[in-house]
Amino acid sequence: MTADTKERILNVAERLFADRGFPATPLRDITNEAGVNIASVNYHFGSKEALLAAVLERRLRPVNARRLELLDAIEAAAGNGVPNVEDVIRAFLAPPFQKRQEWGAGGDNFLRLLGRIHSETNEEFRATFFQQFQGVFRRFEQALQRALPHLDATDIGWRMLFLVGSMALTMAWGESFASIGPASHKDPEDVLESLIQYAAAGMASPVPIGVPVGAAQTGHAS
Amino acid sequence: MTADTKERILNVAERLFADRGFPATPLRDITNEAGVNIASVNYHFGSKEALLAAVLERRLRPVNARRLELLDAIEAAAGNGVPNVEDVIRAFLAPPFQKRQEWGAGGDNFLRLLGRIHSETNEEFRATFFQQFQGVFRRFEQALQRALPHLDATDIGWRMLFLVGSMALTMAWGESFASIGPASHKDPEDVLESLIQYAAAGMASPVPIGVPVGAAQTGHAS
DNA sequence: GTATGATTAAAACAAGCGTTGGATTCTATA
DNA sequence: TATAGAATCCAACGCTTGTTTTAATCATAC
Repeated sequence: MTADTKERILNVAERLFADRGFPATPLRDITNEAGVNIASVNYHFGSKEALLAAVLERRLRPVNARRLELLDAIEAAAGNGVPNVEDVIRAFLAPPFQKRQEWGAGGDNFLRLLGRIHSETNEEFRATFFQQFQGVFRRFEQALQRALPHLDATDIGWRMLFLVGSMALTMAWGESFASIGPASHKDPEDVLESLIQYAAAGMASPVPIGVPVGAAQTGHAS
Repeated sequence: MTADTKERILNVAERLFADRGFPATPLRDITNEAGVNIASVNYHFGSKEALLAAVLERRLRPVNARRLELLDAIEAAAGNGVPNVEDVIRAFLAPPFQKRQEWGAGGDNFLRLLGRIHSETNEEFRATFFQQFQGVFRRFEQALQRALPHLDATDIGWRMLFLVGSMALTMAWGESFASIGPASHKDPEDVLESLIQYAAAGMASPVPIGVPVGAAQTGHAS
């Protein structure tokens, strides 16, 4: 019935979009695997694009809600004081990885998909995705500005971009990187801790002072 | 003539692949814009896939060569000592951004494309791309192991993944992030310095000790 | 000028693709 | 039970796509 049909489409779409990318995943592959008719996609979702948006939204909404919930708690605890950098970063990075545990196989698919989407340079995609993301990004930017008052807003913004990059690639590749061999094996919870530690250290690092002489020479030698 | 035809195809492909992604870029768009015939792609490159490989290789080869050159110099200077973490990271991160200056508009396109490709989860893509990349990755992994002898290889590997994530998203989004407004404007050289600083701090940060109690509680509450 | 191979062009193939319109079936309600 | 709306199905549309085949043109050497 209806709820089942939609759910099946969403689940299969999530996996195939994650594995192959949106443009390279024909709707017929999705519907064949979900055991539904091709016309169901347009009936229930309106278009292939809208299906992608629905796939993303059903997971991003609780993830972002959780992020904001955690951030609210941190800010409430800090009162007029300075929120802890690592706590803020944890509030941002932890929810997708923790929700993934909750969601089972779908969670893995979602992480891979979300990791890919972050690097999407196509304007249309970006507009859709960014819309769901930018409010949260701003909130965390502001919290980090409070946590790191010596950094200017530009530096915070860029460092958040770097942080999001780490998160995205870990989402996209983390599962397969971990399965290369024993040398790269690491429990998901440990991976998350490493990521948080790494990002917090980078975020809190001193601001570079100008362009070092070494780098200038390298540039000129090219 | 031949060299001109190939060059034009490569340049247009680079840009369109960067803007829209490989699967979403029809060959006819490339050839129309390059002013050549559709059959030229198969004649000169063999297939669409091979065109992508050629687009990537012509830029990655000098980038990776430069990386290894810089790393060799750092290791030679260090002799039996410990190479400097930031220097090693700079040797890895700087070449694509510096080559981009050299290459003009094509360099920007290439960065965007390379940034996207890093998040590609499709197995076929990854195999092709990874082949061109993994030797370099290994070399830098080893250099960082020397630079940070207290870290085990697994941690180094994961931190490199985080570092590559930051680099990739900066490549993919850096140009447009910088142009959002005055609040995010930053000279490309300063962005690179910030990225290096951020990554070096994260790379050299202490290893997290187990799973903190706070995170465990958060996980259970979900 | 001629022959040969390289390169480009034109036309087509075979398949795929998202969407659509109308028909049919299903479901809930009075 | 009848009805109306929801949901699914089927067939097709109109187009796009990477690749292929053959012909035409170009470039070079003799």
